Amino acid sequence: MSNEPEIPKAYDPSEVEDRWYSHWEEDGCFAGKPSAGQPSYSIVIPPPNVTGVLTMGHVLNNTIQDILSRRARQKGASVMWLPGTDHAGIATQTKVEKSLREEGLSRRDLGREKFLERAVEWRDKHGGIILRQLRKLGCSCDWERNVHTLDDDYSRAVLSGFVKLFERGYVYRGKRMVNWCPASLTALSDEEVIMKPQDSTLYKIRYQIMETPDVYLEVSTTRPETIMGDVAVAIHPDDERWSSLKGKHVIRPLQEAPIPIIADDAVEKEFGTGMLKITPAHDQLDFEIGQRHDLPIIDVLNPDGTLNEHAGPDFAGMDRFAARKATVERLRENGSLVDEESHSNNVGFSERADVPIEPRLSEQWFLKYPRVEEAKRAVKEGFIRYFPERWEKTYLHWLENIKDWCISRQLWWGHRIPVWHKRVHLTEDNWSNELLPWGWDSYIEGNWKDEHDTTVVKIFRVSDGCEVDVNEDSLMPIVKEAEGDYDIFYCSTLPEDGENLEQYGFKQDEDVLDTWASSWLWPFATMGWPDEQAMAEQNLASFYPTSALVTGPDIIFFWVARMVMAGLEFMGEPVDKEETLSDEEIKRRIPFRDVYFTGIIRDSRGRKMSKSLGNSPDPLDLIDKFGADGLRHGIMSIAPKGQDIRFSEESIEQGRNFCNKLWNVSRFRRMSGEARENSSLDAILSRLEPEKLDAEDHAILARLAETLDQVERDHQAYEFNSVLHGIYRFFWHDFCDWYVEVSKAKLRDDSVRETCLAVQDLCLRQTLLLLHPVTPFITEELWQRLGYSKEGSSIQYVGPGDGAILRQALSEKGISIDEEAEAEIGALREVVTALRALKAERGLATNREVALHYLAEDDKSETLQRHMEKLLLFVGAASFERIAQAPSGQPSVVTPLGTAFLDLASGIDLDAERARLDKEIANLEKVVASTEARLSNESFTAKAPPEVIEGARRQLTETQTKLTENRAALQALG
RNA sequence: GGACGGCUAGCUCAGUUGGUUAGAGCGACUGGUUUACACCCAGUAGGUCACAGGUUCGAGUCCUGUGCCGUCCA
Repeated sequence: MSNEPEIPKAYDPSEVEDRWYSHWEEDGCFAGKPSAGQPSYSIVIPPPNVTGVLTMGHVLNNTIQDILSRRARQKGASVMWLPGTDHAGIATQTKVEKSLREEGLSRRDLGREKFLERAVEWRDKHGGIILRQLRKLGCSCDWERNVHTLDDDYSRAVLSGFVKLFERGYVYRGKRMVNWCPASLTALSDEEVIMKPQDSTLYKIRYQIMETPDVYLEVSTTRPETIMGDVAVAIHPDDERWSSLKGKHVIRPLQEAPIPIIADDAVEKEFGTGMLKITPAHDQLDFEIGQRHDLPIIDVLNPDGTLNEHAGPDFAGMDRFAARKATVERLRENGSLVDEESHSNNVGFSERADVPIEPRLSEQWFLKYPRVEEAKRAVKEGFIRYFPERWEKTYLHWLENIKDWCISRQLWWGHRIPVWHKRVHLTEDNWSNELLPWGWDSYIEGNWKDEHDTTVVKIFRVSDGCEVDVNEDSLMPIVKEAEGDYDIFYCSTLPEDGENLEQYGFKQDEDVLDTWASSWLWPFATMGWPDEQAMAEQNLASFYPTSALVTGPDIIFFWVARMVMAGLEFMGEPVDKEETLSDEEIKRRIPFRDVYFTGIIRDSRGRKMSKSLGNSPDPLDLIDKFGADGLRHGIMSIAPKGQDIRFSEESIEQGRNFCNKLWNVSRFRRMSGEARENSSLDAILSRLEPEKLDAEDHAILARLAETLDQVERDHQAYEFNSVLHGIYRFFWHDFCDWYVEVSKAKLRDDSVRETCLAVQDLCLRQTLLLLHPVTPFITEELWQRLGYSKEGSSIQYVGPGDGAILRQALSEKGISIDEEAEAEIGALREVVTALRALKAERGLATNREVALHYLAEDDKSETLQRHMEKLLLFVGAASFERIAQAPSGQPSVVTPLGTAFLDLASGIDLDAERARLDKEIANLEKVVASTEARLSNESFTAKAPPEVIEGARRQLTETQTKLTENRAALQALG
């Protein structure tokens, strides 16, 4: 391929990208296989929804993961990037139910089994699109390892995790207030509820006091539709009104009935009238107050948010919002409505369905989080590092205030909770009949555990809810002591066990687990856990803990924190709940070492991207238009660390332009001559003749070494936009704009031609290597075309190295970079710029040859003379000669290498020239004055560090020189 | 109400432990088909570093307060 001379003029990504991706995949380049002596580098993908499609957020997130993976691969690590998808319980079930509704069916019509068949069908039809899209983007995932949370192996891990937690006492079932979504008809965790400020109405309602019928109390509420569920009115015990109301009752104004007046500290004296209606079924605080005062619970809502029979015949069946209006109307009619005022309050909304949630009392499964203290410690001690660091606070704050996690969902799409239950009445006479046929005795012997499957039985006394210790020698003595009702929970990862039990009247729990309660196991359940053999086959020992996690800060609680706790609890030998893990143990168990939080991609106006706004571009369209490399480069160049990102198509366009530039300079290289021996760094360096290297060569080598270092530093710090800026500056400004231009003359000179080509080959090679993680396709294509590849091998396994490596390799060839060269060439470039400006400001075309003169000290003049040929070429001058005295009437410019004059016969706008010089002189005078003032300030010279003072002195001298020169130039204008 | 970000050129953003005359890209404007690239080249203009105090020889940078925008938690 390297001898193919023709390179097309414009880069066409569409042809290149698909070709290389299939090539890589066929070659197994992305397979994560550890090998001896090779460090491991691993990432698990934050699994997208299986039926989702690629968004700009995914593009950002996965490009970063790919950059990390590819950079590690280049450095010689054995890299494993594990892809996969989650089943997205609520979202997917909602979509399937919607499609059923179009056929006039509901899931209940179908029944659980048939519904799940439909859901699987639906998933298989619509699922996996995103995985194909990630390939388009160039992601180097190990596709052989692709995992879906409902795969058999993964499901087994999820159930196993549940059983272990159940066994260890972290899981419990309880009747609690939960967040109920009336649209999805399921409980939600606190994290799935979003508080939104609402413009509500605060209604003031009067309640008649039963004992003194002509006296009324006034109570404020935003939810009059729950009045029928009121069981008391509460007042603060310090409130002076309380003593007179003690022991009295009020008449509930709807569904009229007397209810007590109570006192409770939780009442806010200042809010509203200082009196609170207590509706334990529909408010968390009311529920707690109700518990304290032993109040009854009247639930007036159906699960779907309509009112039920307890609300009375007039309201039953009505939607909660319609009922609000209707109850207000009724209260107005019966004279109970005293006042209404607008009121702003926070209302919880369901994250998925975007409807107000209802606090609802229901029986759910809860998880006490394991290893909370160690999870904090892991981050505090830096075992897990956050980028940017500040998210640590958010993480720690959440862990400080952690509450038990409601993990059951009233859905069918997901992992069904592996618990079977039966309530039995045990007596001395029947206990052996009831229990022994199921083999509890053998359970007690401990025979029900094998390597991967655990079965746990827990028995609770119904009367007091206490757990009966079934690990005693026998159940019998316990039963003897206390005959009565017992709840038996049988928890197992073996569905066949459950099927057996069902013959004896056990019933499996109807609910499934929260999707996050499956994905929190992702970093290890994707690698064979808990099956020892599978873990060995999938190299968990090498790839866990994973190296980095890339995700959004919006799921710190949902996912990041929970993964940490799961890792700490499950990875390693079980540790008693009360015991704490050692630091060494924490380091071994954590799921990842670095967490990089991306920003949120917003549109050019700063709004979040959303389907409804129609402001989110389809990444696939962008790939068609600009290439995957262009998209990746564009998005990375505008991604500041941890800050939101304003998206604009222009930045992607720039990414494409960058690729085109790279393409074209490579094209120029091939047009300058056949590829030489390029197949290794050493081979290229061997082509350099040390004595042929001039200041230009040294300067570009110095810049290359600096750039290699800077890029390495920025990668360490996850500063990706800085990585790109560094490469851009070197490649575009130093290499293309300057060195390549300088090369054009050298290439015509046979004595230095080969050395110059070698320097170009070196610079291009390292640039391709630095860019490869960001733009993998074009760099691989050029790697091959320019002959950098050894026998067709991929660029993927070659690292760019750092400055020290380059310098070492150079020194082995007898070359040490001349550090002065960079400054010399820098000054020269300034001269060129100044002279070009001198011409351009007078409307002279770049290529129009002019006569120039200069005034300079000997050493500066020597420098100019050394570079004279290219100076004339670059500036577009016929001559640039030294003179002894400033000529009069000529426009001039002061440069680091002297003052230059433009010789023009006529047509000079003298006034404009004077104005320009006046402005410059004034500016310089200001600088001189302030520098002099600083240097004459004794406290400055006494306190400032010597190098700062030295700098100031140097600045003063330089500025004074410039000032003198400018004044002379002004004088010379006459 | 609490916490965390942000506020620097028309736009998007850099600016490291305080230390030369505050930078880049895009956009604007001017000029250019010089044998890689018009997806390009050359050049120019453009900033009271949100505001007010303070610390310091010296503040975009540190401290205090205020304002506006955003996010998270209650």
